[in-house]
Amino acid sequence: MPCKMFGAISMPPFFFFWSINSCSLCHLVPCIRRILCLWYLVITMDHYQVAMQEAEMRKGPWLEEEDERLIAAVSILGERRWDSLAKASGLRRSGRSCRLRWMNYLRPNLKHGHITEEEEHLIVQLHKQWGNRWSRIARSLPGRTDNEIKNYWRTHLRKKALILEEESSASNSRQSVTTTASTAATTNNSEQNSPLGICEAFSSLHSNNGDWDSEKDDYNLRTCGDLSGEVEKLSSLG
DNA sequence: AAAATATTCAACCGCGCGATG
DNA sequence: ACATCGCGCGGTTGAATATTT
Repeated sequence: MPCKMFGAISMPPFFFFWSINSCSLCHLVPCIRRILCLWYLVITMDHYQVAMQEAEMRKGPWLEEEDERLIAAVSILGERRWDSLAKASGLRRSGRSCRLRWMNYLRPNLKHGHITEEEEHLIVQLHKQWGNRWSRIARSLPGRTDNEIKNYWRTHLRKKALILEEESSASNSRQSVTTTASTAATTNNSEQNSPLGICEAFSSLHSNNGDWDSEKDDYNLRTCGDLSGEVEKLSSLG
């Protein structure tokens, strides 16, 4: 039996069960043969149905009708058990596909507009603080999804960050030539790598510097507060 | 105007983790 | 203790769109 079609279980051919007729277990043969053949048919039909369902699964962009159906399903069944929800709703989509569509597009209170400058500032700050932990960053931006922030970072901000990095490394190399002491260079590096240093550098590229300065201080305080909290937690753990 | 190239972003995929049986 | 399931996360893809040549 072709494994590709019927999943992981490799089945012997139907003929194998049918041919049991001529084996030495004579008095049991008719009964056993019937049971095995029946079992075979049930199992293969089950696998066949699963394979056909998977083959019929829809992928790609969602239609309006699918969205409406998903919204209705979630309103009845709630935001959980996505596989069951996908089946119950009659959508030819996987559970994870339904979840993704709901979380990133259909969920209420989502913002669908452009990322504002304030949001952009926050993303830069939080990315510096937490790195590529998009879901965590997204929790600080109400109405925005991790996917949206991730995409925005990759398309808009990563380039700026790279430019910043290049500029800072260039300025570092210039400074290391002019200053003789190596300690001076390390001081500068630590400044560049600190969240505040990056924010300052980013703000120099940004057109709206007025707002940025006030947020910068706020961010500095917030960051220190967060870190001190982490330190407290760690020290309490021993 | 058309082809080539770059950009955007919704959606998919693989992986890991926790809950459950 | 182990297998399975459901879910969330981050990385990647690819179609649609915009821009450049």
